[in-house]
Amino acid sequence: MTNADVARAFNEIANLLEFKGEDAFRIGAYRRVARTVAELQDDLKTVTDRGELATLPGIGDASADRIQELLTTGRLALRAELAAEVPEGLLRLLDVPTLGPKKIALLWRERGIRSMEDLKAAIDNGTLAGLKGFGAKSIEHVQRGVEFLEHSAGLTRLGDAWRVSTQIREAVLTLPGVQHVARSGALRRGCETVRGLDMLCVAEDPAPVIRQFVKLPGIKQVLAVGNSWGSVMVDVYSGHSMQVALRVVPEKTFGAAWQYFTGNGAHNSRLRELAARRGWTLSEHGLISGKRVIAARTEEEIYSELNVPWIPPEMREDNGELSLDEVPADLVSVERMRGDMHMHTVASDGRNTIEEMAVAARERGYQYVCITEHSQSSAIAGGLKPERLLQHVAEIRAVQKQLEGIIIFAGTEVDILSDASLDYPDELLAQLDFVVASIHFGLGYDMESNTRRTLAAMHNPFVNCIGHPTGRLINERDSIPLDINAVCREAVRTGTALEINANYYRLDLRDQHARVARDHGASLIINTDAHAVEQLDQMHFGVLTARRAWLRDHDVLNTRTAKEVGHFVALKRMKRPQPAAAG
DNA sequence: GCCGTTTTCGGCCCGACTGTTTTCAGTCG
Repeated sequence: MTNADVARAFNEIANLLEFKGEDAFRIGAYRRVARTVAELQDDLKTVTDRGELATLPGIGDASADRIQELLTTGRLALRAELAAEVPEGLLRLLDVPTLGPKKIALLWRERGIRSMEDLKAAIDNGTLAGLKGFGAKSIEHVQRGVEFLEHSAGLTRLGDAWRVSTQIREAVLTLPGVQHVARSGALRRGCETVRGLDMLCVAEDPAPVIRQFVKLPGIKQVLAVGNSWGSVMVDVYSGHSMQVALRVVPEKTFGAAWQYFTGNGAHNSRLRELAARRGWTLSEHGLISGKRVIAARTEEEIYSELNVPWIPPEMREDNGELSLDEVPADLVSVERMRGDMHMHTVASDGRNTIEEMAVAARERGYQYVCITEHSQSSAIAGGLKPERLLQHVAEIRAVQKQLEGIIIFAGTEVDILSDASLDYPDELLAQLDFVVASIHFGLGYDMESNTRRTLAAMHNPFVNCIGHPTGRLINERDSIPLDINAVCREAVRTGTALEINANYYRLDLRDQHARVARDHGASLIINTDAHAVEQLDQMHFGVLTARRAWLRDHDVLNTRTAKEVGHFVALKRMKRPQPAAAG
């Protein structure tokens, strides 16, 4: 029973209580417990044994008892009671955008809907009509939401899959005879979601490795076992599992197997065409001429024998990569990132202080960071009123005085409001070093309106970056409609960077859009939007996305020095861009 | 359900958007 499991149980109780229409503050108290437990650094068992549970914020005697009960018995009486009263299938409906606890409770009470299947049937039969609060538009939104959920089912976000692959890799490495373990498939290519994990390992005797692999802890179900491969289901998080395949290959054909299982399929087909032209075959066993193995040990040898450059996995999508004379040596990489220009601290909704974020960034080898709290309209995220922002800037300057080896820019993530204005006046923005402007409200507007709001923000001389431009949350919420070409053109014209938000729920701009931006000549910037120090490591996912867009160092603003970033800001303020003339 | 140097009872976090119930409830961040 991990901290995350306990947090999940309390969140589920909160949700079930919501369906019952319980007191909102009692429900809030359960959520508070869940949050405290989820953010707890120490193991809950340790804290419990020390008798310190009830000292944690938001955890009183009642919750401490419940946590004890959960840790010792693995069950909660309250959870079971609620499950008897409220259909658990309703929990899934909370994932449907526009459906919250009140509306779901209504669906249950008035129409007997107890599950996603019931809901779909009700939509199809038209039995939702006439229900209070469900007009034609609302029903349409629910229908779209259900379709969206079905479309995203089965796909696992890159960051979640990466975490699982790391656990599998470490576990497989401990098995006797295993020399090394590698990720392949869509995960290695850095795709934003993956259907399953393809892992490869090197061992001379495969059978015992597979026998032990399928018995590793955390494996939910064994799907298939062969002589040199096994396939299992693993829990990614509660309610979502993923298929993991492990193949064992000998060292001497590892490169061929790695290439083959990395894909994608279209890229491999092209490569096999090149082999066929020479009268050779290419498979997971190697590049082969008759009975002679031409290359198999490394990927580099295989590409080289086919007279094409070795292609980085992120570029293997059959987008013309095999026609390149050479792959750019300065394809963007984590090592080349010099700063991170979008992050939050405890001043708004982050978990760490200015100093903690800056020190963590310094430890990651960065030269600079920018602290960008939410603006005043994002009240729930602790957005700062103007006077508080000025005070915060002073705090940043004070921390800077105490800290060497890292430059701390003072910025903001200012909201782009529904009327396309910004959430702070220009006089205030002018006092900052760097400004990220983002849309958080009014995500339902049409393309014309979204584009107009984004362009208006770029026309402000103090806005240096558009944060997560399409607002999507992978597997949870679609992108807003946005005229990406118009946005890119204006980004170039105004000298505004477009963000690749590296948070693996966002990856926004996505790879294709980032490539469009690059083709327009726009500056991209890869930021983590970190709300805690460990989230700074998500830079990796943003860089994978950038590499999928073929971005090179000079396309990415934060591969440059702090001084050059300062120039980028100064240049826009000097030019004071105006909206382009109509027509 | 939690919490307290105003309180052991009576407060708890805010603001905007959307659709529709036409004066506001439900959802979202």
